[in-house]
Amino acid sequence: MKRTHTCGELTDAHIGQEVVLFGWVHNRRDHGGAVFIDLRDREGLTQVVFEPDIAPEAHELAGSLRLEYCVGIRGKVVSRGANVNPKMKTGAIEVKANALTIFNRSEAAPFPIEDHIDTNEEKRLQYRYLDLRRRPLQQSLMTRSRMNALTRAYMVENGFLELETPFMGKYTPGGARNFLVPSRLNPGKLYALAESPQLYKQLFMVAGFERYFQIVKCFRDEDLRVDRQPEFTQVDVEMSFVSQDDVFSVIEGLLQRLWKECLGVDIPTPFMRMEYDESMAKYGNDKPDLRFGLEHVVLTDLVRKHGAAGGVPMLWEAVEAGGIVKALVVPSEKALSRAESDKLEEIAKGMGAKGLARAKVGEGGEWTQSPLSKTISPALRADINEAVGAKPGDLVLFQFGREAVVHTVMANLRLHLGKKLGYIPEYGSGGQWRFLWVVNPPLFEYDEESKTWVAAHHAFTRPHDEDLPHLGTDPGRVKCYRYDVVLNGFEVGGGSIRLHDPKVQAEVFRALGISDEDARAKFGFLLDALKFGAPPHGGIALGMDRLAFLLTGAESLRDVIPFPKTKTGTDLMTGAPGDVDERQLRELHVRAVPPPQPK
RNA sequence: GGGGAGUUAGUUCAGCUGGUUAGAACGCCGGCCUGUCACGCCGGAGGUCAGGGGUUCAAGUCCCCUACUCCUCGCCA
Repeated sequence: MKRTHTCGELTDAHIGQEVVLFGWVHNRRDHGGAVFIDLRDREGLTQVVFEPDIAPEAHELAGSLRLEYCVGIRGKVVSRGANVNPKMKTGAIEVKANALTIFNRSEAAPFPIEDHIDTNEEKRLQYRYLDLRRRPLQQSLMTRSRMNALTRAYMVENGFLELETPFMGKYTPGGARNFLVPSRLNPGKLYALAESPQLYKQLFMVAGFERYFQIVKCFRDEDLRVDRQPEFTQVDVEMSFVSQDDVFSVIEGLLQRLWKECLGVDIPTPFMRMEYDESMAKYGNDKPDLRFGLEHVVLTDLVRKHGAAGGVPMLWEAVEAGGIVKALVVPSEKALSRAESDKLEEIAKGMGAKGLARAKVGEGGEWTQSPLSKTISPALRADINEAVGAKPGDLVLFQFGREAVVHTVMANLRLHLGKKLGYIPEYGSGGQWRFLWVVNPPLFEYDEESKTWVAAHHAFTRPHDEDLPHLGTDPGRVKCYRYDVVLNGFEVGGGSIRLHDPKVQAEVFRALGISDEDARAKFGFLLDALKFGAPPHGGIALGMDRLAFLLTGAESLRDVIPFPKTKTGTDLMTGAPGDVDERQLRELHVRAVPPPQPK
């Protein structure tokens, strides 16, 4: 038997043809007389019918078929007449079988191979090859394959070279924790798995390749999230002689192409741009979900203006201590029950908040149900009402205190409310694709622990020229050419224009408190490279897993990765990471030190 | 590293204030059935209640520890 068609393509145009299909038994309905089989391959489902008077041997054998048997059938495509199944793409026809070959029988699967199942993920990951038989996962991975092909085509069309970089490199400090690989040939030395090809791609620019891209795995040994895996795929891009706008238009063109070809959706370009500071103020993070409002309002200055006279020591003291005050409004038409609003407080506390001050706005702008309402001065209350645009019946939520905590709590409250209040449209309902660039973040962040300024992203990002004078005096003021592309609340990519001027580079290191010797020891090869006529350059990396996750509407990043790891970085199918024997460790000059046994 | 949820037939779950032999649906096995497509009907098998310890006359149920999974904060230039 030689396969002639797939299970997804037969229509009434094929009626009368003799066909051969290979696939898996997706469902069976045995009437004793007629036996119906839904045959499945990656392209779809086709109903096959075995009848005793057509092919007695095949019919007899068909009686022994069970779910997930791998089989081949030969037969004639016939119309289903009055029995058309409108739910099936191939529902107009069926194949009347005259021959059946069983390639392989199957044990009963540990969970049903159906589009929608409730089986817990642990079980599904253990039998990943069976989970991957399910149509939603097959389609996600087929879409992902298409995204890869489209990306390569687009990049090559635009003059980019696909160049490879090593996974095993030298550990460089900063950034994510690296996975380390011991070297057998170099006792006691270790490679670091690349957390990204960052330094190599800059060296490609120094080497004069001008436009580089790569669809490449990256490795980061950090705690995992629903949108984070220890190994993940980036579309890595670097360009010479470009401005930020040049990078943006290349990436916008790529994303536009992907959405058009994979979903038939036209996404408008250029994307909206938002200042980093604005994003933090209105949304509490640098990856705002713009599909709904519920924006934060910063009240810090207002509270400071009223000072102690505002009547609310909590707020005033928070501001005095260098903190901030933020509010967001739950509109009256989405009124929360007392229990729901208490639940919000629980959520806020879970994220480090001390509490969640609330105020219900009355007809005359007065506040009720609030610890703030008793002592607040009418003037401050009126100013706040005006600033947040509160209407009677609205509920105003407040956070105040340390900036980082307030932003985190408020950002998560906003997202929680967005979902809870139904502001986020379902995937497939026409959807909304709110792409934007978040631009001009600060170059440095103050690290409370070490009491020093640290690079907010990496130490090779180009500062704004007009901020250069502040490098030595007020590092927090220095903004840089760093940008993130954000979609619906997910950072799907980020990059920067790089520093190519060794003089400015030296100033940045100085501001970071990195000595010349340190810099040399850590990044010597890059610093050397920049001295040999390095071109101005910049680039970006897109998170391919996240793009596929968002584009396909998957529930989890794990659904667009064929063999994902669990939350704790284990592979439940293979058992990785696993033990190796003593001899292997000796060869690597490595000794395992087991953690202390709990008592 | 912190906080939270969960773990009972192959699967999804129920199992109340502790009380005889732990149930249901689907799946599986056997039988019947020629137009089903969530096929139908009859019968059957299937459980270390995650693991360990404790309280109790008695534990799936209460307490403690451990493991694993998920969510979340920190972390992720």
